[in-house]
Amino acid sequence: MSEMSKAYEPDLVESAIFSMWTEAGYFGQEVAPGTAPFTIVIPPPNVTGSLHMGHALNNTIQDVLTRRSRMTGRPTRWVIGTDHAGIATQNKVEQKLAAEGLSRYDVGRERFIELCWEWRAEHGSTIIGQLKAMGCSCDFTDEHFTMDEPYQRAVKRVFVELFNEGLIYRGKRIINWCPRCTTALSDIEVEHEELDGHLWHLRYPLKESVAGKDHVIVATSRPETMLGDTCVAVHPDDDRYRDLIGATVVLPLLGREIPIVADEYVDPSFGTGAVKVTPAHDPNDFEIGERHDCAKINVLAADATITAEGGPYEGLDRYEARKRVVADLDAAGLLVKIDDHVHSVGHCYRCHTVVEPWLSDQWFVDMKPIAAPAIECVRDGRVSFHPERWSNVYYHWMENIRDWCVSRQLWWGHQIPVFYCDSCGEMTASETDISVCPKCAAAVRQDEDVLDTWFSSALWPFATLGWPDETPELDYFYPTTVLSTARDILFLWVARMIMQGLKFAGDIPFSEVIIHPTVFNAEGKRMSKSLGTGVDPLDLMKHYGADGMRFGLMLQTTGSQDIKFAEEKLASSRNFANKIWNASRFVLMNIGDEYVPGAPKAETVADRWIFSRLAALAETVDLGLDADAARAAGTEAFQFGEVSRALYDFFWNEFCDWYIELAKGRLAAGGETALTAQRNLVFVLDRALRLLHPMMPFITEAIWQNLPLAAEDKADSLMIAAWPTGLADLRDEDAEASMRVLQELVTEVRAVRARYSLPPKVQVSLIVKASGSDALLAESQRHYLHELAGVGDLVIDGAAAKPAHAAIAVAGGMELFVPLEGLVDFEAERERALRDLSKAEEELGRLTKKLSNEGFLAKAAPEVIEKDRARATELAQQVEKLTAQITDLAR
RNA sequence: GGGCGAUUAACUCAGUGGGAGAGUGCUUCCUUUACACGGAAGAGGUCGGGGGUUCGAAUCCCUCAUCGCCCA
Repeated sequence: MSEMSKAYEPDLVESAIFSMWTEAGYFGQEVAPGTAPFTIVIPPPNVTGSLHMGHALNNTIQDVLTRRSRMTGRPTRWVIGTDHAGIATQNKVEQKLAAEGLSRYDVGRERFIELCWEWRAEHGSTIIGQLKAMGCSCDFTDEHFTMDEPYQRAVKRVFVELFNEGLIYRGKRIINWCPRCTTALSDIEVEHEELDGHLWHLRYPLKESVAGKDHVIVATSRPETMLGDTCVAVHPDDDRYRDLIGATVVLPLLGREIPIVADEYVDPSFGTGAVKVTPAHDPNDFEIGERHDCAKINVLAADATITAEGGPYEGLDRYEARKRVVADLDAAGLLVKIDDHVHSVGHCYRCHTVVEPWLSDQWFVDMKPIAAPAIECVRDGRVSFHPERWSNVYYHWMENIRDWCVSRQLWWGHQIPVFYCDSCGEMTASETDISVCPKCAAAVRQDEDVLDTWFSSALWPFATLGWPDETPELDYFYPTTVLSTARDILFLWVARMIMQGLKFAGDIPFSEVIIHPTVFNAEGKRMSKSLGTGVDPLDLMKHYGADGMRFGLMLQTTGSQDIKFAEEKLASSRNFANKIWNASRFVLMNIGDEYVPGAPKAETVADRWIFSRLAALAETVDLGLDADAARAAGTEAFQFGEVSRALYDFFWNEFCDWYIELAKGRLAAGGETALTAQRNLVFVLDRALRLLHPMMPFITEAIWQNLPLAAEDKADSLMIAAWPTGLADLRDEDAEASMRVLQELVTEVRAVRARYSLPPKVQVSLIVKASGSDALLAESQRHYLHELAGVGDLVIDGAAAKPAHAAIAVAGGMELFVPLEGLVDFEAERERALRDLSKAEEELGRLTKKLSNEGFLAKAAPEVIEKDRARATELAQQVEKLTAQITDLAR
């Protein structure tokens, strides 16, 4: 494999490898009875969308889990598809029409829906292609869409069953209205934002004076709504207004006579303590209006202009109307004052237009009965959130759940399957389209609204598996295993999937819910394509490779709820990929054509050490990626940051920095020695590539294809090769301890070399003053010191004396002398030794104090005390030796 | 108003009861046939403030401050 390029070039390998996987058909998964499957359904990306950083992170997480599971041999399926995204898609098509000077009304509903399908056919697979570029191993052979015909049947079935059970109802309520999208929104589709506004104090004259008062002053943040006022409310216990209750106010500008009512809702400390009540334009006012039987006058049209109810203001936009109303009140002397006021304003989550609370006929789902079992399945542990704290957020929302407005005034979506008979007034919900009334046989018309997109995507975990049909896929793959998503759709989606899954598929939709961190930009602000504050994952992949981007994201995925995106992590991941590439290149270059694959053999301390470290790595990776393993061990599951760091540290700091360096001499020795070294290198590299594969699928596959493996380790592709197991027996504490001593010895000698700027080729002599086990250990590492620290002559002697001109160091309990005739700067050596001495003395002092503390000795764990004693003994030796050396240098 | 999260090296972050860590950046040296997307050696931190629990606190508890998110 000497033809491997000197640096890893992702673009040369990624697409070829992805094609290879696709052609081999590794992504699909058939029903395999008898074995428990691992299933993930992708949170369906919006069909109008393109990949953003949230997707990149979330889909890396899902792919890591999917790939690992597949390698363990478990039947694994990652279900893929997109969401029809009612508002977003409709917006896209309307924009296209607008470019031709048309509106949807010009083309009509039927044609408009055709155009939506055309748009989807043309643009709807953008994000699927981007997932492929990332290396996602979804089952692309089985793509779903929330408007597919079978999916439509599922949606109708759910609606009709809920309707027939009385859990769906139609009513005139205050809902959130987006005047730009001209549709209702549910409560959680509204984003609240604190904005600087004003509080206008308005004088409302009384029809007749009461107790010497001829007016009441109300305070409002939305003066234009006064056109729809139908009463004024005060608190019943408010002494300021008690005598006005029951009086009549003449509404300014319109002259309507409205009553003053007493209502507990009013907060006497806010504003003037008297509030204008507009039942058609505020949910709280609606409640007050209901209690006092006030009229509900709708002064806003669907496009947020004033209706005929607004008299002279008819046709004005809501903000223009505000200006005019305020100006007219001022002119009439009825504007008392204007205070600054910060208030919370709702915005449409799709287009960010300010929404209007608006009275209209809508469909609602009665959530409380459905919510109860969904709360229970989290309480009893059938569904777990990761991190666990999100379950509290879930409980809080579910326990205070409100009815869900599911009708949308759109054309693109699942049209509500309710049919009205204008003849007898019957309302029929039907899964199949009907044209005549089942009661009176007159013609019926279907409700014109469509359902909230989230209503249909809540069915995703079972509708994608064939529900309502009883398919083998549904039986086998449901409930799914893991759902990974961002926290902002916990309510929009996760909670509703749990509710619908329990109600209609008869079981939880998934057992593990991963709420991953939100990716913010480097300034900690939300990324936004429109504001240009986003980072494009496709650009990142160009710079760092798909693996570099994936690994860089995994490094940043910790338990924290936010990620301030650090591009440096991607750069270091790209470098890591290059390191993997070159280490592998080294291994492959050092394997001759005559190499015979064979079992690894722990021949040296280094072998035992790297095998032990590999075993430790495998354990960390398993605990971090396998929820069942983590649960059994009592550790937190889904530790992507920890797993990626462990992989990085093992491969770079242990395998490359030490093991490969230590192997070089053995490779050069030839014969059996070299063969064993080769087999061990191949073994460790192979297992490391397997462990790395879920996070870095492309580079690991590219290298692994070239590894000369024994038959039992071979496979057509790394993505279906066996996940490493049974490594735990390779743990070896003795080897790890020996290696630590070696590393310290080498580091100390290198430090001497650095201090005197000795060129790499110049060998140094080393005298190690050590006896007993220390001496044996040093002796056994003779050739390592030669290879790693450039040590030529090595003397190990318990009675060695320091030569006159020597650099000095202390490693563990050993004293080191490096004779450097004519080179040694005695003063520099002394200064350094003094520095080391003061550090050692300081630490020793702290330990001595600790070890003479009665409380510590009585209460601390024995192994902690033992460890501290051992450390104190070592430090005492160091202090002694450094002191002697300093004295010596002073002579 | 209620809840959650964050505050550790210049920057981005790990570490969640017993010797303060990583990546990037910085300093010095090195182009030695795996890798300069590299190697070696270094410098750099009263772990946001205060109080408490404990033999022992970055870690647990209380409190304050600052920032962010969610809910009302």
